[in-house]
Amino acid sequence: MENRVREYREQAGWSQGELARRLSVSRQTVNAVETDKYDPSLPLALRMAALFGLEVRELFIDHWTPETEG
Amino acid sequence: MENRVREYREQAGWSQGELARRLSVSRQTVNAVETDKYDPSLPLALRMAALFGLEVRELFIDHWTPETEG
DNA sequence: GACCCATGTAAAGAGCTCTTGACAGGCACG
DNA sequence: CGTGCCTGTCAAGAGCTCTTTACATGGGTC
Repeated sequence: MENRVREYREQAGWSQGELARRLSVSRQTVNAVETDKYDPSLPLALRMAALFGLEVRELFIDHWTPETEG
Repeated sequence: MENRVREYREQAGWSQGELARRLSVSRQTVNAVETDKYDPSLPLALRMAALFGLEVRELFIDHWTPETEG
């Protein structure tokens, strides 16, 4: 799952630690999301999007297509 | 975390099983989300919102305020 | 009653999300 | 060199997400 967290964090001029503080999560969590170790939980993704003034789908891009059959 | 999945699913006229099929998850997963057993993962939340033509924040409402103190 | 569909729930298990604590390398500064 | 900040990573552990299988209930229909 593609994400633009680093891009918007740097635009805001924040370090990973500073962003983590604003989201009330650990620095490792921010780092893991930025380095694609795993996707954030839904509540964390919502907070991130809110913090950057974005829609969740603008910050996290899911490449998925429904089963065309059914 | 508040969510309006049931509301929009019924508006669409789908059963839990039908929605699950369209999302490629199990019926139990849809049921668990609707009955607040747990929040869906971020990719699943994005697919749900896309399927209903909504923003994620319209389907899942997070009541959270940043630590006002820093 | 027998059948089908929709919903709710449970239990076991695999894999994911997040935590704390720790260690490393890079860059800037005095 | 020593200090401080930023980033990347690892490991152990707690708790969450989702799966499959299964069972129970209620509604509608024949």
